[in-house]
Amino acid sequence: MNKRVLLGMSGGVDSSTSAILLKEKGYEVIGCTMALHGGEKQAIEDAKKVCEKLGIKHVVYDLQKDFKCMVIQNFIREYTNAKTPNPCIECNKKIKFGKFYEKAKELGCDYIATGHYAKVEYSKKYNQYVLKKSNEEKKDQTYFLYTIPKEEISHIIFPLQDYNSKEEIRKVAEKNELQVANKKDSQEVCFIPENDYQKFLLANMDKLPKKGNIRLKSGEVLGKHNGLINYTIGQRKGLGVSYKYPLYVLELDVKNNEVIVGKEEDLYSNELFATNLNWQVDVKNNLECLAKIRYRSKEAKAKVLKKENGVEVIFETPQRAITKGQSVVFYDEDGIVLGGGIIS
RNA sequence: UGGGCUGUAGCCAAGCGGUAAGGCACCAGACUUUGACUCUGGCAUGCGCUAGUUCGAAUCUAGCCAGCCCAG
Repeated sequence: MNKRVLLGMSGGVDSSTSAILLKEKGYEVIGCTMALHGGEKQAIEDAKKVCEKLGIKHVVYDLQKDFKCMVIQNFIREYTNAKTPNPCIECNKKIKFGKFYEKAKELGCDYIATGHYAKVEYSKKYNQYVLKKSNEEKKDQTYFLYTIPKEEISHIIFPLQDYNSKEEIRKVAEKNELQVANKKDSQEVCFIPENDYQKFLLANMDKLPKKGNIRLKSGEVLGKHNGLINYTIGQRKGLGVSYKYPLYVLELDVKNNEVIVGKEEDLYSNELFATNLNWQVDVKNNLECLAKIRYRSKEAKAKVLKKENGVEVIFETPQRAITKGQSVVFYDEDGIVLGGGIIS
């Protein structure tokens, strides 16, 4: 009997093409669109059409409650604590590779699949299945996937993993006459309307953020801020204060409700502490690896020292704007994901 | 009141007789499955006001206005 796969379908090019590829390989595919924030009408419709065309089953999985309490509330809580969360990390952890995986087991599936740009491989080096960076380096999404439990990896298929570029994938979609072939890439936080996260936070927070000072390290007050939630480390735009040189947010002082700003060069630091760790392979203490501190930044050589409630990461060269709430992800020299955690 | 200094975009600021640098802020795009960062483009027919000198004035001259400082 064919192996059964539950494929997460967003109605976009990537997941739709994944459906084709899985089917071609002979899997029994069930397409599944998750309802997360209530704005998926189009997504469901598009995914359904693709499934009809391919002759595979499609289901809608309503996870709105879970999404709200696991992802959105976490997002709000983090901002309230002057952190800068990455909701996609949380969503992948709790929803896409959490709830969704459970659903797959419930439906008797052997695997789950998604349209992520990442690879699953059996590694001889580690004697286990591992996550590895995509050939399409620009689109690689392994950064978002470090929270996947080690045991789950062998049950995951990323059908796009053999392709080298998004263009190739679009071509496959075109060849199969999928309507979504030229759909625009998705971006920004899915559950926030108009991409205005400040507005979203204001509408969803219990208490209003308090105004406070914007000041230089030296103490000189330059202006007022409208609440710490509107700022993040390394931010330059929207400060509303002018100075001789560009000012960047260096620190959010929760205790005094102040935004500390300064020169760009003061953003660099070569160490951080991370908690909420997940390791996808067993690593030794005092690990030397490549660490990535945000989705769009290059990984950098670092040493990872295990501590009681987290890890200390020391970089060979200083990193710019290390931000609490973002994740640090560790890779080996082959691009295999070792693990990661949240910067605290 | 006398003496001195200053007045260039929302802010800071260059220019010192040849036709308004730059930075900050702001706006618009690009990039982007987070927030940022970054990149590209836009942003003073006008230099406190009014006269004058000059082929030509933000630049020189005079008067006025405003602000700051020192003296009384």
